Amino acid sequence: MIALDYRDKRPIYEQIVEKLEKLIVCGALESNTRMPSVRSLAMELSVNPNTIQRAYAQLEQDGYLYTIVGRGNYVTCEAEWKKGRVQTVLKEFTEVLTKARETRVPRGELMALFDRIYPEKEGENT
Amino acid sequence: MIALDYRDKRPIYEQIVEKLEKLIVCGALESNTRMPSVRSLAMELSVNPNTIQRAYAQLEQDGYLYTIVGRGNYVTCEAEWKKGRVQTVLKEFTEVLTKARETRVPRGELMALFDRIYPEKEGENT
DNA sequence: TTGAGTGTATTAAGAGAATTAATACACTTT
DNA sequence: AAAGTGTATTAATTCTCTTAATACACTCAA
Repeated sequence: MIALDYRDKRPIYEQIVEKLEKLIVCGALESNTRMPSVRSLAMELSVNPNTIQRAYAQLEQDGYLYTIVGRGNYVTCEAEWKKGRVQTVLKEFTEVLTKARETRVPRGELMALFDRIYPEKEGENT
Repeated sequence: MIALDYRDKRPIYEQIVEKLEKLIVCGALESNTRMPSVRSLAMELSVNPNTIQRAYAQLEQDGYLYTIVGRGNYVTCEAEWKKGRVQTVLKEFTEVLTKARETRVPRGELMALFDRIYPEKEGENT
């Protein structure tokens, strides 16, 4: 299902989270698909079950999985995890904007950046 | 000049950076004021000189201090450190906005947040 | 009901980065 | 030249993060 890179400095669970997230986002793992069990994936990757558990917990936190105790982990429906992604970004956006206001950054400078990065196109959805 | 809190989990140098930054931002330490020497402040706080050195280096990095080797550390002029603060925020703003675009967050949602947090007032400077 | 499967919680060991310290060097001024 | 200043290097230490070991709790099917 996935392969680990031991030259990678980052922790194992983080690599797993990243790869599974990609699989979900790109559609390779469809909604309500059952994920491999904590133990089986741990076996497959030659890793401690807790490491997988941690990765799954993170993915659940991020809205990509849901858990049924005693049964397994499942992929959240697409609309839901997409909503989660948007909300995460909106929260970050709010924080930066608040900080900008406190720093008295002129509104115009922000507007200029906004228009440059997010150009307004004709006939675009909301 | 400042006091340390040993119950605080954060590293000492970070506490020092934060407190000195506040003193500069609030105007208690004026532009071109000479800071205490690395050794004297270390003595005063019963801390290793390298710890102070590190704090000063950070403050220099952030644009609050400038150094003259053999002479001492001095507070940057106000216009300059203010400019640094603004640029830091603008960079963060750019990053979040780029991420938002990648996530396909609708432009309208960002605009709405923007207008709410940064209300446009009549007769305001740029 | 029991056994094999599942996720969960707790505790501890290990590794590695971050922090701080010790010490020597280089520059400026008097 | 001496006393004060910042700087660089190296090492010891602390501490968080990561991973592992192990026991517990729930679900389902035989």
